[in-house]
Amino acid sequence: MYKVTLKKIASTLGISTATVSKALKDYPDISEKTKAKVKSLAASLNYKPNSFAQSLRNQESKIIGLIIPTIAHHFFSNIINGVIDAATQHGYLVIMLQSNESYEDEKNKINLLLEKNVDGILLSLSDKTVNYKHINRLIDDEVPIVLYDKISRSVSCSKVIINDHEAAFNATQYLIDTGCKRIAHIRGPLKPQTTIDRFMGYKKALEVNNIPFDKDLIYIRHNFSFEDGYNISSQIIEDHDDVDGIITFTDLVATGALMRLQELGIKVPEQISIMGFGNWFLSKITSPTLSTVDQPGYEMGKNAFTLLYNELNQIKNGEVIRHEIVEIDTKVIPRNSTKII
Amino acid sequence: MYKVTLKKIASTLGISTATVSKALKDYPDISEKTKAKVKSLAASLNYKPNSFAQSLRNQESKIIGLIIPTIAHHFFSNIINGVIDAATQHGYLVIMLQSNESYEDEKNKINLLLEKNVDGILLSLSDKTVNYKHINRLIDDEVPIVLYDKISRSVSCSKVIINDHEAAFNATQYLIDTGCKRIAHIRGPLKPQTTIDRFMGYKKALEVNNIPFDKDLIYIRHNFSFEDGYNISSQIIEDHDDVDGIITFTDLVATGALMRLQELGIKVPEQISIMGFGNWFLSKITSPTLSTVDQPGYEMGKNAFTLLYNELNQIKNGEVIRHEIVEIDTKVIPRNSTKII
DNA sequence: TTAATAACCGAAAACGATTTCGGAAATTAT
DNA sequence: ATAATTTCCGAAATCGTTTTCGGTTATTAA
Repeated sequence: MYKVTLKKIASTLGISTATVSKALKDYPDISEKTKAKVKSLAASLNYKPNSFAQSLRNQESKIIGLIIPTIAHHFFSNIINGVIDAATQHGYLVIMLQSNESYEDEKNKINLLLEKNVDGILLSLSDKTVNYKHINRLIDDEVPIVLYDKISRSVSCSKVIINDHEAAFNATQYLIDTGCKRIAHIRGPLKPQTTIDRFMGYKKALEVNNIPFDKDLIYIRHNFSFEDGYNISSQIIEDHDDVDGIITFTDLVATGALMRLQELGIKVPEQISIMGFGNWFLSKITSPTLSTVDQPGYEMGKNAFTLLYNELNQIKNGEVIRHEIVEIDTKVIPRNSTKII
Repeated sequence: MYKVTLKKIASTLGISTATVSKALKDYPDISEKTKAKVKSLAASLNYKPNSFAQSLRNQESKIIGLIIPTIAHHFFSNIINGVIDAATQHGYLVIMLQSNESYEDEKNKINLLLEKNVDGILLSLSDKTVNYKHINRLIDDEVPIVLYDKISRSVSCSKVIINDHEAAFNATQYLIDTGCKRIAHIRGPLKPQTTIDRFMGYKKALEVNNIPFDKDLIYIRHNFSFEDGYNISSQIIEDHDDVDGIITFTDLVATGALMRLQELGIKVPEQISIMGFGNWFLSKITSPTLSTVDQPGYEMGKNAFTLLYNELNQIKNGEVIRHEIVEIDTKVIPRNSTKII
């Protein structure tokens, strides 16, 4: 199998590579006749420009990097989907990497991407990332980066987030509206902005409804797992016999709690209501089905790419890079793990 | 931000780029002294070789392509994980693309990958792919490709599969062992080898146990969806009031069936046993939990990359490419949607 | 002291595609 | 007929790295 190059086409046609290149790209200073000749030969030879040469010359790879904390989660699968769809539509390919919620991995994966000269990076911060030097270096070096989902307020770049505060507020309000008065909150790690905002939204809802905030009702979990919810829920009812509602920071944890409570003979939602977060597929098939907050991953992925794409274009046009923050709306999805209004 | 190149290092050190390049790669004909000088300067300048130039020169991208039918499925998420882990371990990055179970998409995505000069491709055939010219062209052109999960017998390349026939046989046998005598099979599309093999395994198990095969008990579904299982299951019990077991080709369909049957007041497993396929996460949280067949996606992904890696090395060493077929073992996971032995 | 060997470095040619700039040929204007 | 434009094409430089093949020095052997 012989590689078809401009040189080959040029020599069989008895013209120069410059002409071939220009003919293929419809330069105005090439006659229609030669253009036709070149194009037909190129087509019949199935010519494909060598992307390395192009990238080397044009200083762009048309590849972006996507770093995901954990792939095997419904929400992130949707993010991936959205990113890939949007990227291919605009002629970009995406390299995927996993940070495994590790700061070291995050740094290393960014470096791998940089070494491959990707045009930009889409990143969701790991839970353990506490300093942002590696991110700020990117920004200083004018490598376009957009943060999605797990972001940090102290980094100045484009971001795609959901209205975590409002989402948690509405979810908590929903529990209150359906009669809950002692609502426990299983929250995520302290650092990520998402879990902070969700906690604040929860707190705000209590406040607005004149329900006293009780810090003993806050349970912190560091993983996203089913087991986490399973184990902590028995703890909760042991600590408080008057809890009548639980709001978690992710459906997986909610599902674990749901299952455990039922094993313990507690009726959901009659005795305790459960509110998830994420609207993962599994929330539709638990029994009872899980009330939750829809978190549109596909939309987020799409938007994240679009922001990156905009920055890419700004750079190409020599404009100053404008950072943009997109906030995606969410909504409460009432199902059967909460009472009827 | 200025790009650090070999040339820059060379000129500040007053030596040639050739020497710099060789020093960095520990060539024996460069003195330790200059090596030290070069390396320390390179480090302090944070030199990163330009990957385009390297690829152009070395004719390899250290990038592979991974084509997935649908990302947002538990099984494929695991595949992705396995591939990415194995790839990064060996210094490869992976570009991900989705075929959406469409033949056209599959062809186009392969072309995108080829245009980016990936070193090899990992592919799971779409259900609608019926001719393999596009695959055979790759093989003729010596582009390493390995098929995983959904393969075709009529393509000659490396493959990673599970023992579908055996898996379905064992799953069916398990139903029989637990007392089922009229077992319906919700199977997938006719084309993919996996669904054929699973069907054959089912049939074989009946035969071995002297249970007459009844083609009316075979239901074909073309999607993998929850809704498919939900809808077809009521059809099944309408057609046959004596069915006491259902074996599906994927957990999602099984879950749909499970939910529907219970809505109809049918006791699972007392009246009808249900056997899934895949051991997706959701099979652990249905009620009752779903008996299924474990399909180790992570292992498959890892193996797929390894096979590709081997071929890559064979090419580098000028050896003939040896196609290899790896079959991964599965096992039945008994849970509560089937009766106790 | 001269000859043979070893140690060290650099010039230059790839790898393919792109684009600027200038020049030859063809066309039009005078 | 000559002069002024157009039209069309190609030489050559670039992008950054790699590697072969010589060619200088410095070292050792004779």
